[in-house]
Amino acid sequence: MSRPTTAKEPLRLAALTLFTERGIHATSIRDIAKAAGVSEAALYRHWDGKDALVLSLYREHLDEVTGLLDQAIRDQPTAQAISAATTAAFALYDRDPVVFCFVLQVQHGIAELLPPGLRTPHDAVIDLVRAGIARGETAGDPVVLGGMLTGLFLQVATYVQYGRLPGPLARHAGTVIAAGLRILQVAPSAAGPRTRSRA
Amino acid sequence: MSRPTTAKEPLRLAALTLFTERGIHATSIRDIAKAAGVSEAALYRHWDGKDALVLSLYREHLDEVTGLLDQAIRDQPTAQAISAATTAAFALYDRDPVVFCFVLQVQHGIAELLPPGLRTPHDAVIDLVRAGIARGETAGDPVVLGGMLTGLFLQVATYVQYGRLPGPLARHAGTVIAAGLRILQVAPSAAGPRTRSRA
Amino acid sequence: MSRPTTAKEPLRLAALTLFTERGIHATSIRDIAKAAGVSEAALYRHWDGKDALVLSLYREHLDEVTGLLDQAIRDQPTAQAISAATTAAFALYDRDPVVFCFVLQVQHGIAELLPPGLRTPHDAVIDLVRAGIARGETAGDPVVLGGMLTGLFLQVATYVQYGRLPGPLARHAGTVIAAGLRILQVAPSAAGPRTRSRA
Amino acid sequence: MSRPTTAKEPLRLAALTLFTERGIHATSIRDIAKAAGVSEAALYRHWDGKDALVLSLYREHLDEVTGLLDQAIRDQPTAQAISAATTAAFALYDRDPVVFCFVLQVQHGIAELLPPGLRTPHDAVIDLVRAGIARGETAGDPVVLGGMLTGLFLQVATYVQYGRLPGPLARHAGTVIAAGLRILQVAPSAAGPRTRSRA
DNA sequence: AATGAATGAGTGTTCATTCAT
DNA sequence: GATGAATGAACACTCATTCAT
Repeated sequence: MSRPTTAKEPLRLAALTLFTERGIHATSIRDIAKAAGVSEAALYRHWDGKDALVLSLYREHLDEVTGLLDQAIRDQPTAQAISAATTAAFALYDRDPVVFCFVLQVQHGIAELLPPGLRTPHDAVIDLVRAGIARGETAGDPVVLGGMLTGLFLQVATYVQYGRLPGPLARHAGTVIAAGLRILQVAPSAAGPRTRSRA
Repeated sequence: MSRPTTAKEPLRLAALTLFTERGIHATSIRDIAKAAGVSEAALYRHWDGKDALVLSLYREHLDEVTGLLDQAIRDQPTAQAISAATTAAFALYDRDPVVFCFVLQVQHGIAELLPPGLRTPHDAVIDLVRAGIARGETAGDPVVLGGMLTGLFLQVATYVQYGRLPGPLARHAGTVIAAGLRILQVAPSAAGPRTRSRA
Repeated sequence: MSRPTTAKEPLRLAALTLFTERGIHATSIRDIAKAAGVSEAALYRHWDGKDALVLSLYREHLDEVTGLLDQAIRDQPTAQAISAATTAAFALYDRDPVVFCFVLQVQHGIAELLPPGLRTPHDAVIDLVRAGIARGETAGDPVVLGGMLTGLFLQVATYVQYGRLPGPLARHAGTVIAAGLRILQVAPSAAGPRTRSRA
Repeated sequence: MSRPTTAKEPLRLAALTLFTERGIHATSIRDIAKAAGVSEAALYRHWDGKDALVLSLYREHLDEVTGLLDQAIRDQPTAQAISAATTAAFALYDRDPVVFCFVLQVQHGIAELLPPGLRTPHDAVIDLVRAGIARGETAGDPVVLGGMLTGLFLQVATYVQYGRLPGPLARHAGTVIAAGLRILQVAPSAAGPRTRSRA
């Protein structure tokens, strides 16, 4: 309880930041340990090695982000779901860009560590589209449509990250939501989330 | 003409492939030389080192892709420009996915090697939108709109690459073009590829 | 006391010996590690790299030799100072020729690593002459005179090292001291080692 | 005769300079070729390799310097011989410091290339002393006395080289000669070389 | 729980040298 | 006579990992 602080939390934080900033392969155990202010060997007390650390960080935050989206989407008509999901994702970026980027941007060397079939934010968005199709609110290939929706807000986030667009990301939410609705050809909801404009 | 059999071309090809497959940091000089079937030292006859190799490959193909887009877009009304650019980019992917991925997917460790202000495919797409705005065909922030267009087809390409969607990428061109037009709220061109309004 | 058997001391000893025997540039990390019986990587736990190792060894022993001379010389009349300094330096050679040679023989590639203005045995000898001049015991340019004194015993040491002269070096101390006194034109000290006026 | 310039002379000059400036081990074939403005392979047209180049340069200039000294010394009484040898050696330094340093300063990695018994400037000076002893002009161990004489002017030359003393070296010739005479306890010659003051 | 020391495998790079042209 | 291309061995150094303390 009140025992001396362990090295685990500083290591986790340092690793997440460095993996996102420099990439996984370009970040060494030494870098992480130095940033965390502990010894290199300390890492092995808490994880089996670098791969295990990457994997545990990734799964942990993947679940966090996926859950966030699922909750925003759940049982909403398509228009509100898109609106809520974009708002939630953009808020996450503005609050914790490191987690957002770590989970959502392609990182070489992660794919081979992950178990196949793991549910990701991509699946959440695709399911959103599938539900819309099932309800007759939109039509088309759910994977293509979902990919386009995801691409929409990922690219805008990337532009904010690299300074092409001014932050915070939330400022662009309205534009991205409107574009998403046009892609799926669903009418905007009359009010905010919770009221449905169609179906 | 074909006199001196040199190691340069095999090295270039091997490097491009491995950089794309595994990422730059995860690809060693050893890997590249082995894949090219030449000695490691041979690389240094043709480039100053790994960084120089990465940079030269990147700039070379960046110019190629940017030029491809610029040419597809040039002096076309927005609807045709979007259609032509998407078609050209998707054709490039189907013909040479390695070049497409190497140039278009974010790679940690490349940004710091590039000279600032270098013109990229992103700029080409943003200029497409700017021209449309100038002609009164669409309206909005050109960077946001351009980013969304880019995100649209990058994400679909990524899904094809990772097997979420079946290839060839060209099969999805119509859907992506239609979505792009709706994002910019421009009517499909009469002469362009026949696209359906519902994906 | 003798708890952790560390690689540092073996590495230091091996490096000193090899640097002196073969020269700095001709001695590789591999050579040093092999001679010390440890891994190459162990070196980097104790020094930042080869340059840092060279520099630390050099400064350490430079200070040792310079201090030895300064102590022999301190507050003595010129004749006794020359006698004591020569005796001390030659005793050092006979006891630890590696240190003597490493510090006193010109080694390409060391100069640029050293901070300028570092006090060396050369400065100690020159100061000896300066003091003698100040006391009116001798006259001339102290740097020229000091250089000649230093050259005297360095060259004799080199001849012993390369086998032109039989060792131990101490056997030649009397001759070298007598020559030094004649160079400075000071009379032999009554109390100093009994030296003969003809070599 | 009037054929295109060969690469041999530029290579010889560049090698001599770089070997002296940086040391033999720190000078690569590439360095030499670049400084000479020719290809690296050109060197192998004229010498068997780096070792052969070092050896040929060394022997060549060794003979030159040794001959210079032998000629200055030949058949002169000791006082004049010392005077002439010092004057000649110092003039060589002022005219061509690179040759002087290359031949006279200890260079790790040269010793093992040389055939044993090769006559060097050291032998010339020792022979000078031997002749003086044979003529009854001085007494002592000729190797010790010769070494001291050599050390005398080598160290002064080194101080000029490293900036401890102002050049040209010839300016210090008088002082060094006088010191040499005192070491051997021979009276200065009344006039310049050619008249003998003693014996 | 935490660390300093140690290491074998691997990093990017340079070496002296060879050879077809 | 000269060179650009090529190479195997070696270079200084970093990697993720282990282990005694």
